[in-house]
Amino acid sequence: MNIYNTLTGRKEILKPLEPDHVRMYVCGVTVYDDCHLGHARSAIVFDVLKRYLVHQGYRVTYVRNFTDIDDKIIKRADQETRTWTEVVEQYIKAYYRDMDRLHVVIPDVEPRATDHMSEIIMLIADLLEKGVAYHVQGDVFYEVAAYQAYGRLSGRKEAELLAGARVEVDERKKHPMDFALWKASKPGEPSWESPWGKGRPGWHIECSAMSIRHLGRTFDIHGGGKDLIFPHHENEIAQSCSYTGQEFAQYWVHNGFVTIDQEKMSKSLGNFFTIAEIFDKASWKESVTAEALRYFLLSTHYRSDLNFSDHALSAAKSALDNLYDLFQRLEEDGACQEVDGVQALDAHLIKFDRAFEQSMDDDLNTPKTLAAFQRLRADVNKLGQVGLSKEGKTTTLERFRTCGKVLGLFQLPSKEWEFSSTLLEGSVNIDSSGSAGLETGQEDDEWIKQQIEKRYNARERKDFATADTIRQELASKGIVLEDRADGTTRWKR
RNA sequence: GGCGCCGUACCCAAGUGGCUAAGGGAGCAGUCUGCAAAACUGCGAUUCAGCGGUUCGAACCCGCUCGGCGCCUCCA
Repeated sequence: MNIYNTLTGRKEILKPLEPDHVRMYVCGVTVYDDCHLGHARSAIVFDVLKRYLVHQGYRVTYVRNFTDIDDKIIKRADQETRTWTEVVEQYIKAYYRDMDRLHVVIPDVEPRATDHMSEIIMLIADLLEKGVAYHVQGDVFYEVAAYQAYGRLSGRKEAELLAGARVEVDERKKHPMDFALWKASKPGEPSWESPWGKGRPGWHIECSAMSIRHLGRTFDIHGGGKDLIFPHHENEIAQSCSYTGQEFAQYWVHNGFVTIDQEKMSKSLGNFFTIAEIFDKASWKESVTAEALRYFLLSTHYRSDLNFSDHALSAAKSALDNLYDLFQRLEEDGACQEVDGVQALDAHLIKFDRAFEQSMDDDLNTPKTLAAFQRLRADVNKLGQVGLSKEGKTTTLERFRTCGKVLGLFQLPSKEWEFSSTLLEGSVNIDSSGSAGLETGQEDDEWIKQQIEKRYNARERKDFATADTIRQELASKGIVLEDRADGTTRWKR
């Protein structure tokens, strides 16, 4: 497959160092707060990348870290007068809850910074020994001037990197861009013993230590949000390459932001939605919300920013409604005669397979992949008008499910899908004997169910006047009824 | 100030030198339906922010202008 490499600024053919094995490291989260949609996007992008690589037949070792020691964590703990470890445990748990709801695959390794102190210290000691870092009063800084290629990822030249325009420069640094490898701790702060006194690691060094430990000195893919390109990833490259004397990651992959009103979603702007919040606010059940969110996030190419809104989410939901509607019809034995168009169907499936592969190979062009699914939906629907054999239906559904799985989509039992454009929704199944049943979520639901039963009985008697009155009455309350081929009535509002 | 990204129909969004500018949402009309809904069919950008240039040929390349955003500070 082709993948865009930030390091070279172009799409490149992915050639893992070991032919059948892809090793990738993705910067995870700092666990000091609930994660928001932006974090979800990053998680889902790399989730899909992993799934696709596996689909391609690669063995994939996927490492995603937790930053579990950091100024923000300490600050949070202070504010809430509890220990930093309590903060960490709470938000790791919350992170798992969110990832689980989003059906994000669990990485193969999820290292924590604090479990790698000996590696971190060893790495810093080596950098000091090599003379590319210096020790000042318990702090250790990496000397950017020592690394010739500094700036190659972000495309910044050293002369341009005149810091101080926006930050106060630590006087003890030799150069404003030098960054901390080790920070001396103040009394009362969490600390680890080191040759330079008690302290904690700087932010960048942990990722070098953990990626090298779990993936080796040079590995294939290093990913994260594009806000990490500078300085985080630039610094990782400098320190890692200084340490190993060899290339760090071959391919650097960065996802775009989630925006609100075209502005980056961020803690500091306060314009963010946490994942938990979105699940709470959505009127659909969790699995449906998760799928709508995923569809929405994948409907824009991963490198572009994408703007979140209720409208955008419900557009994604509507697109999925059409797909799940087809899935239901494919599962029903229903009215279709066995006319078939085996050849026509095969042609469509072959066309789809090619489109799927091509779009995914092209730098994970998921919007194009979704278009391919929609195209297949339309083609199959057309054939369905004529009639599809049982076998054809099964094959088609299979294809949606197996290829959809690569995107983490279309895995819900089709009966569990909720068809509604907004608000809440339910469905009442009335079988031929007229008995009805399904869960209620709303006090109104029981009444609606009764109306549907009354209407059903009226229709049995061919009393269409009464049936229509009931339909209209419900319609006036914004409730739409759909009589389905299998004799059930579905409603939505 | 430095570096970079983006501007495609009512909305979202592919396409980045050459067949009719994908796909989705919303909308309108028709087929189907006892009536509906769903599905299907048809309609919808002579045009890709604007202006110049390169080219036989540009939404795609170059330049300028306008507009939006991002990184340079913790950030997915």
